[in-house]
Amino acid sequence: MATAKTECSELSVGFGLLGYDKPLEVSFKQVHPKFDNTLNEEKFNTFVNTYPSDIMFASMNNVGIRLRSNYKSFRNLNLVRWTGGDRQAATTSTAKDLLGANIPISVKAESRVVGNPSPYNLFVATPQGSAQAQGMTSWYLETAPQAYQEFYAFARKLTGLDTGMNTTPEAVVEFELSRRKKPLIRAIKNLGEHYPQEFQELYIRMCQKVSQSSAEIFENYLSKSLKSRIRGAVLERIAKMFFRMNAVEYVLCGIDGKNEFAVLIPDLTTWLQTWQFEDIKAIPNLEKEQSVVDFEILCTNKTTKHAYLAKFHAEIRWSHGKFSSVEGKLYKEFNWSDLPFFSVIPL
DNA sequence: AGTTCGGCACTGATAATGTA
DNA sequence: TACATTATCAGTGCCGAACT
Repeated sequence: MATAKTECSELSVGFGLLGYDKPLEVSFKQVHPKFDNTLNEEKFNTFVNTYPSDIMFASMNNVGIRLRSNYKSFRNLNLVRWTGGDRQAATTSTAKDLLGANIPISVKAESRVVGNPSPYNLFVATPQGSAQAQGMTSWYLETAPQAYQEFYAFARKLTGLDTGMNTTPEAVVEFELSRRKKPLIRAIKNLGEHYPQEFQELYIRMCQKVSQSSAEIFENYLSKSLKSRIRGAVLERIAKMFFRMNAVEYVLCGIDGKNEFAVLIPDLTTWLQTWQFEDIKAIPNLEKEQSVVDFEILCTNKTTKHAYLAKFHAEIRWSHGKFSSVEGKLYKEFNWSDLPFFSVIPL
């Protein structure tokens, strides 16, 4: 279950796919069987209440309507399964929010985020094609132990957690191993946005170190992998991670860069038959106020030699406030419909 | 209106704590 | 001690808020 907005976006497309261009005029009784029992009355009511709150949902509905008339498999569709309501398994990540005519459909509303992997999975597991890992030590500790220690020490003093009852360990290593991180996280949050300058400076210094180190780690593993027998596996992982491709083809639609869009994303095998990676670069970006690594992926079509440079960037940051767990958010810097290997479904 | 830094909801695992 | 319950945390899904 996601937010009401996300669910409403998905359902708006779903109603459109079923041919309803005025979702609010449809009763639950009518629509319930058409969603194959995947939409309960409570969710239906939430949808009805949320739909009028933003004209974006009407756009989403239109995407569904247009898909129905312009994509042959969806013509005359009278059954759509809504799968966005329940959580996907972590490993078999066939991205899908809806399922129509056995084709998974993923809905996106104005989001540049491609994925939200842990830094370890982005910078270590992906360029090695290895399995997703869990329970790794903090990426800040991994890539910038000294700078992290300095930042931590300052934060500890700043919040008064260096003395007294709630004192946190002196070494970040210990702090990271402990199960008592909340007091510091909360204390930092309570400071509001008004940190002393030195706090910000120490943070930036650490971030720059992390960016550099992360980019290096990625490049090192990648160049090693590309020369080895696991080359194929690694390229598949990269295609999966960066282009959201999967074992089966699916429809990605929604709103991207202010425009309604729908594309058909090929399955990995097909893609690898026609396209190849020419060059993959990870470049630390030191101009930002948080850790950022830019990615540039050059792909070429094997037969036409058509080349496309896809740009991304990853933001390494704490996902629940400073000193919480770390994420490596991956952003695209293009629109999905710009990619020459995603076939655009005309809307 | 685009960019920049950031947040929340949820899951599944495991530690911490409560209770018989 | 042995088991049940709760709290915390990492990881990943979804964008948001606020500044330029």
